[in-house]
Amino acid sequence: MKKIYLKDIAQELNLSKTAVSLVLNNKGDENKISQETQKRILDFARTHNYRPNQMARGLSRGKSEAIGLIVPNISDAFYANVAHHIELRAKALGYTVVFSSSHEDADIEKELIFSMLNRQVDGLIIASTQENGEDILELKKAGFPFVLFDRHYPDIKTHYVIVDNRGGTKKMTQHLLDKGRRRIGFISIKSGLHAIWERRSGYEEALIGNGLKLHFGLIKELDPFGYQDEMKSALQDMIDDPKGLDAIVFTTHYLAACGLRELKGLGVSVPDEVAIISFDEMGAFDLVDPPITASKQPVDDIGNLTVEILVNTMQGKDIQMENERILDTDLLIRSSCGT
Amino acid sequence: MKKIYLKDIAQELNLSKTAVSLVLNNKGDENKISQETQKRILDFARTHNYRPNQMARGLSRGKSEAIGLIVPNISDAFYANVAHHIELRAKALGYTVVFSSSHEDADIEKELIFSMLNRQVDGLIIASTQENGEDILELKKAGFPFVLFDRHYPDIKTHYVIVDNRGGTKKMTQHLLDKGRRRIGFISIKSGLHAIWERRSGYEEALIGNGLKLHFGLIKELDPFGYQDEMKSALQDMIDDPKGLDAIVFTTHYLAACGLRELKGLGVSVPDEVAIISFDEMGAFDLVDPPITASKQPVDDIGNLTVEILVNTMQGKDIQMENERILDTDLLIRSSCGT
DNA sequence: ATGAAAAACTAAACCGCTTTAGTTAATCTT
DNA sequence: AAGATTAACTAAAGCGGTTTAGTTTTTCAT
Repeated sequence: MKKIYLKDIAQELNLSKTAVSLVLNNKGDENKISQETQKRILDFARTHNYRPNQMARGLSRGKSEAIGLIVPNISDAFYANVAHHIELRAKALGYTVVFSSSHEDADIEKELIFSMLNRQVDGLIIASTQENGEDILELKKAGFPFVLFDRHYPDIKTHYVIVDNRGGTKKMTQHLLDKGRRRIGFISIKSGLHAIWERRSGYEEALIGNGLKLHFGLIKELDPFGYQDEMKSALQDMIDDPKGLDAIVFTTHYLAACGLRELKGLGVSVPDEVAIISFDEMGAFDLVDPPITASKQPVDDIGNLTVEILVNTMQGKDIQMENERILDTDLLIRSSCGT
Repeated sequence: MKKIYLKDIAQELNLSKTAVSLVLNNKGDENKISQETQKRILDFARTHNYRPNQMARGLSRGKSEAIGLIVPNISDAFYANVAHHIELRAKALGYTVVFSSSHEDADIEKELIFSMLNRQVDGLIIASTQENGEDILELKKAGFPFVLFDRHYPDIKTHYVIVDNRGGTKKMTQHLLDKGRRRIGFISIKSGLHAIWERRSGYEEALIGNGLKLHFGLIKELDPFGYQDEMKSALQDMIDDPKGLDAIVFTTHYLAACGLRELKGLGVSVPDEVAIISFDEMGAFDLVDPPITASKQPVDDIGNLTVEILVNTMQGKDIQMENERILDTDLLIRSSCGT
């Protein structure tokens, strides 16, 4: 089965490439190609399994029907799940997804953005390292369609879809307070991410709102890449605090998992001695001992909305207003905070 | 910052597009472009941030420096992890990855394969639905570079990277036997996948090898999409078995998670009453109550090897021999099988 | 019967880059 | 000093589509 080109169809049917191209792009009617000819072309293309070369198509039309997805790490369950929904929605709208991971490195992210532009993606979806303001700004200035998710630049007006990080964490902290916990620690990662900062704000607001004081000995920010090594001593530190510790808010699912692992290692009983709660969750958090109470992010909505906003923008329906969506998280109460 | 093209560079420097193109593709020396001219071109390109249009490049060279990845579902932790390693390795070798999920649907897979070919990917990595022999065969006949992983077609000679499903499951079953369990059930999914079939073989071989008889009441194959609904009654059935049940082999991580969830719901104590063991694992299996003993697949090796074989093939180094790799799984012993 | 409009196409330019087959001027050879 | 080499480029033809600006033929209104 030889590869067949537009030219071949034209030759075979004694028509011009133009006619064939128009018909195959559903522009036959508006260009007054006779029904009969249209049928001949369509039939021939179908039976011969014609598939246009997307590179040629992309080159001449200046678009590719592809959208680029840049995430910090595709093996992170959260991003993998969002990616899945992005893919589904994109496909439904006729787009292919090209993805790459930035590994939280702004330089790589920059490279990826441009490499995707060179591949003529029609739009970009980025969960940014958030250290890349210039490039984002440049995309914006160039009028290139893109949507941020999970992380956004507070001082750049763009389309974005995020969750209510502050509110979610506040709710989590409040939940612990409602359970009677008072010495509530906070374990996060060291990072300039606005989302992470907001989570901390939510925690602080909840404490202060309840008339408690912040105790910096109970607030730990670990290295994003070395958190596994730092977790144990961070926990030890908190446990050893003279005024005690009876709960911990973890700002990510992997921190919660790692933290629980180490707490077990230290012989701390959860939730009897220390309650834990996690921002975002993992597949098996309901099976863990104890099942971990967590704020779940609506990955499906995030994925769908992101694609929808992007496609609207690409089609010129959404350019003027910046579409800023802040979705709610859902607190799944399990038993890691006591009963 | 206006977009700059090859033509612009040529014009600006009073050179031909040819010269510029050659130099930028590192073919300056072999084409005797003077060092001085080369430097001028390189400098100009650098300072003006020239980035070639990959579509034009791809069109004229007939290749894209991209490899396509087709997996059943990118939100499955296993595929997401392999994808991550594929991406890393591919990037190191200068390739971009385009991915899509087939959702276990052979028709979608077929579509994806061709859509990727039309996008001029230079090679394909596929975790196939395995119901798509014709297309795979066609790719093979066409001499198009591709590598299968996770699932392969036993009767088609191709490059592939899989794990020792039979051996892994045999080891798992043997582990249960060593722990003194005798009434060992088996919960899998209903599917034509060779890998799944092999896992069953491994289970059966282990039992038979130990002089036990298979008991079909303890072998359940659930619907791949409806397993969550069927799990409970399948388990109930096994528990009610007149001769009893003291262990279960689950053939995937999600079955194990779901199974444990339901066992807890049924009030069955694990591992005291029923031990469980899982083929492949999830992030938090070590934290689960009880921590789940599982056969871990070497996702990093799978990803790396797949890319390496593919790239070798694309570069014509590996065509004649079919590269068939069967990797070992690693049994992570935790406490779900008792002590 | 005739000019205008409509119907049914087509030729050729173009997208931006690569690559083949030259060309021109300077340098060697003998 | 004339022909052969070599160094240093360049013109133009692709790659496989899309699209603009026509062209030819038929139909219609008057």
